[in-house]
Amino acid sequence: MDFNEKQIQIIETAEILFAERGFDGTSVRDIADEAGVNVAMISYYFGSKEKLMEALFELRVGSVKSRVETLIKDNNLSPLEKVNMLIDEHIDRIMQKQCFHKIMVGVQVTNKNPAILKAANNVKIRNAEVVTELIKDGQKKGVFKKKIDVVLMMNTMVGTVSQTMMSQQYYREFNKQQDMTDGEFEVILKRRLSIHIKTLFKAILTNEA
Amino acid sequence: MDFNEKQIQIIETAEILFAERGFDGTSVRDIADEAGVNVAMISYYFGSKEKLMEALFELRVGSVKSRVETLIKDNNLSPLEKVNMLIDEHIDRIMQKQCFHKIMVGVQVTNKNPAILKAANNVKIRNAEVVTELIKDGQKKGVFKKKIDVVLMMNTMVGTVSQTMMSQQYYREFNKQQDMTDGEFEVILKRRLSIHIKTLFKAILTNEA
DNA sequence: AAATTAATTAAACAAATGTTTGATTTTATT
DNA sequence: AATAAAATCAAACATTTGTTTAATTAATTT
Repeated sequence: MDFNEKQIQIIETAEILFAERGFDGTSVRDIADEAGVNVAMISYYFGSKEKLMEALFELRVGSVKSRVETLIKDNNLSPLEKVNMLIDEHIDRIMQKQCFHKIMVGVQVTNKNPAILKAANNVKIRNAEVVTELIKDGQKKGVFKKKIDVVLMMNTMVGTVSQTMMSQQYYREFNKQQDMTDGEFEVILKRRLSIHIKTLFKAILTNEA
Repeated sequence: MDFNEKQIQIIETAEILFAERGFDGTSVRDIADEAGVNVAMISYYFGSKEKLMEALFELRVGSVKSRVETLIKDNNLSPLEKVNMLIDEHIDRIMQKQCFHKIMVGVQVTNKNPAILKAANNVKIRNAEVVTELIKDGQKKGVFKKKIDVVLMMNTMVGTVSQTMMSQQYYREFNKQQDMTDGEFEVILKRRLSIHIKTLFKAILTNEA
């Protein structure tokens, strides 16, 4: 399914509102008003509010054939380099689509719609498989430790990024960086996050200090 | 404010429903039915649904004078031992109050009620101050590194635990531990989480491998 | 240009929402 | 035992909810 301009306009307004008010906290009239269309257009184009949410997921994760899966096969890169790229890839994706990520968190907590829950889980499972493969390769080459809990490791990456994104306002205050522009701060934040998580992963994966 | 039996009964039912359906996804009738009381009792006791939520927060974080703050002052413990206790304390608290934690996550995402948001933030700020103090002490004693990003470190702890709790079902499947009882699995999970995060913190804080 | 399809609209719909009312029962106090 | 206060209830309240209808306008096709 591909969406026309008006549909995308509606989906993207819904994305913003769902992110900051939650699915149940957002009425179809809120969305229609904000998008500048008639309320009936939502039923007309998507069938229901629930299906609008599904359309949002289709738009955001449907096409993602994950750049990660391709870069994994690059033989010029060492396992550790690949892991590091994975980390940066993840940070970029979350920071670029913050609204959608918030919605994903909401879905994970209050799991109502099974179709959406499945879509969210699929991404996770596919990701875990790719990473497991990557880890095994590193172990075979002798650069990674033998005993590694892949899920906990991934939880640390996902959890740290999520937690940091969700409370970046607080991070900014704590480090007294109010004077920066939003763009400047985001660059700094992403770099620090990247270094931080790479350090953690090195500790998990390798034997060096 | 202290609550009578019936009030606590209502609050705890609300906690469960808010956790699994979200605040806006739960109606006062849902709560009343589940708690076995008349709908009017919620307005009667709490004034409104919103204030019921505030009462829940009062019950759950109002009294917490945080065992952490006291253990910090114990001079028989090394800084690293204290950090490790902090980690276990956190894991225990989240795993014991999973429902409330889910609600906290929801509040953090869709920040509507300012009173509740403030309550949630206060816990975080107080925690960060205590930890910063603890880190400084370790640095003074020469056991911790000089440059440490306390906020990112805390985000890793909070984020990893949160992510792991939220997807423990998935963790269980991935590691093929369906045969265990819930209790057994939780013990294992907590122990692994503890070891995992302590390893990470050691890497962040100290210079050893 | 006529006919057909698509897009848009205001209004209406029933169901669900949070809250209040006013009466009744239960409990506590005098 | 009489009185006052607290607790409980079914019913009603006004909004808000997601969705549909039926009519009108715009765009496309024949």
